Amino acid sequence: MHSAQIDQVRRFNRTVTQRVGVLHDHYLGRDRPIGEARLLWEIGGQGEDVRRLRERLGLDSGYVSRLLRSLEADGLVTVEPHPRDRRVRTVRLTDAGRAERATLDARSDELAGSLLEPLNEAQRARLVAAMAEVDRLLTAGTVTLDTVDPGHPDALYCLRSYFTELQERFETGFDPERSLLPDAGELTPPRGEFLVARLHGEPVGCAGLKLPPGAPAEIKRMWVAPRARRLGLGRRFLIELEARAARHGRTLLRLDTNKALTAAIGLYHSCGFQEVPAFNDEPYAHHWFEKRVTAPPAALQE
Amino acid sequence: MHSAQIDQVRRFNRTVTQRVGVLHDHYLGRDRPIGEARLLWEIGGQGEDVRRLRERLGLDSGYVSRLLRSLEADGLVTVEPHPRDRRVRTVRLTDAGRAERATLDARSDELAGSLLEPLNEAQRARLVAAMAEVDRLLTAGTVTLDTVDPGHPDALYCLRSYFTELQERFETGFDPERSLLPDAGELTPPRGEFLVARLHGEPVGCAGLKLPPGAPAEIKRMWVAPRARRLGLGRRFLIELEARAARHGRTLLRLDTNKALTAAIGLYHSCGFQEVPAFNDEPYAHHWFEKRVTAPPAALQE
DNA sequence: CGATTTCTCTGACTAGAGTCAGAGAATGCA
DNA sequence: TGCATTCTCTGACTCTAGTCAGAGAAATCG
Repeated sequence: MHSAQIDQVRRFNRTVTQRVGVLHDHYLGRDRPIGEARLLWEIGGQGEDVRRLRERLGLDSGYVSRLLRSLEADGLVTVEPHPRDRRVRTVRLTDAGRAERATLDARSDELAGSLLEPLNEAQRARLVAAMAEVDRLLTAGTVTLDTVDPGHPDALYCLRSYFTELQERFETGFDPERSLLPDAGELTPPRGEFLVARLHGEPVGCAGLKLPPGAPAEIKRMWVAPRARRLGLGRRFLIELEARAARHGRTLLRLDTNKALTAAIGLYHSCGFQEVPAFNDEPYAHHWFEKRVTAPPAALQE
Repeated sequence: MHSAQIDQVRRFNRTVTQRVGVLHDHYLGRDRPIGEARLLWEIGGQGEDVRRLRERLGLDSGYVSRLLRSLEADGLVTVEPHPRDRRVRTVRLTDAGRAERATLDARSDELAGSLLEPLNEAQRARLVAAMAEVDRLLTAGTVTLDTVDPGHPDALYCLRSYFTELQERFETGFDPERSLLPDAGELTPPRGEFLVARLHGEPVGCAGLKLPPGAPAEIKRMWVAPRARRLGLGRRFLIELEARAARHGRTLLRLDTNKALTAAIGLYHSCGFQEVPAFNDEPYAHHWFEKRVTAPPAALQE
């Protein structure tokens, strides 16, 4: 990390927090404390359980309760017990609450507009593009890769999404029964590993590593949620799995894929995988890849 | 302004304020309230008058006084009367204060580093580049163009800087006496106009428009401070002056320039100026430009 | 069925970040 | 010289944004 990079990041932080901060106070902190405004926003159109609000905003239960009393006193929300579990209480916006939320929304738009407003067309386009890039990369930096059991709810969510997507994208559809998929035991230590990527705690991708004794390691079930694409997550999975395979003493890593998954095929090429003849008879595979892996020298691990 | 742009800006605001905000609290709000930290930072290595601190941070005088008492009690600053005006008090960092400021500085670096840390080399480079672009364009959006009298201190500052720069950049040096410079009266209404660009209230550029009766309008003394370059300010000056010339009923706008000012020459070309034969005998000019101007249709003025 | 846990709420506090209204000293201006 | 102004400081407040320690109701577990 160069100090010129650090300096630029600091300049960015200063400019953005100043500019956005001032406007934020001006547009959004107008007639309601921002704690209340945030809560009002999070309740959403459908209503929400108090405990989930607390969780999402990371606030103390007493504090949330007090904020809700205040919103209730202003006639913006109603709080009633949850029908199935009467300990839990559900918050719902009243019509007045919905109107208030709509003005908050409009103010957010105004705030955004006021950043673009002084610029000409070309500058606006460049600013928005650069913001998208910053947004993407900062988000990418918060995605965590965790080893989990393939039976974990987050893993199951990813696998189900993965299968659904394969069914939609494969010309022939996809039937898990017909595929040479590993059973769960093959993706838990010592026979393998399973990784889940999470963004703000929500699962947004998975990848499995098979470590069959006496055979090359193999990547299975790699998937990235649509909303987490373009964050370099596929590449991160591959690098992580390569390192793990190497740590288990494997020198060859393999995978197979379907011709419909063009982005994945591009990724494999760009990550140094070589296309090779079929090494299995997976019915849904059209391409087979392999890569020699070695434990990276310590200096590059960082 | 498209709603897709607005949405992207809002997403950016959310991501950045969250990510940077959390880290900000973690790194900088550690052992000192951020009000004190900001003040400590603004005092700087040289010491500073209380009134200027107040001005720069936009704080209440009572509040600043209390913050200073607190910093003083911690042995971080000393406050003593200004030698020439004993109403004013000057704050100076003690050695302990300087040390504290250095740790704040280090923490800012850490904060910046922690944004880059989870990314790989290529991603870091892209993030930093995108941040620089956002920084530049947000800054550009806060630059104001104001009509001022050429005798105003900000105007004089710009003109002096302009002449100094010409002296350095012209092969032959530059002597204002030899040049066909307009006198100040030619740049005040009704014979002309003079604009100063300001960033956070500080002058960062100027441009003059001569409106000689019965002759084409002419641009003179256009200058942008080094720290405000690459913000599209030159183009903004030209557009603004074109509009003003048109509003005064002129249809032709002229200017001359020196061959050393290559960036300016590029700008004139790209803004639609055509190079023409010399229309004056300004000794320092090598290129002469003109452009037909018309009042822009209302739809484009926005 | 009783003990434990979960969920929400209330009351009592705290710290930070300011605001506002003078008071007192020094300086500037007519 | 005297009056107004400038500058800083103090005291007395306010509002946000929390935290912490229970209490009471409902649900769950063994």
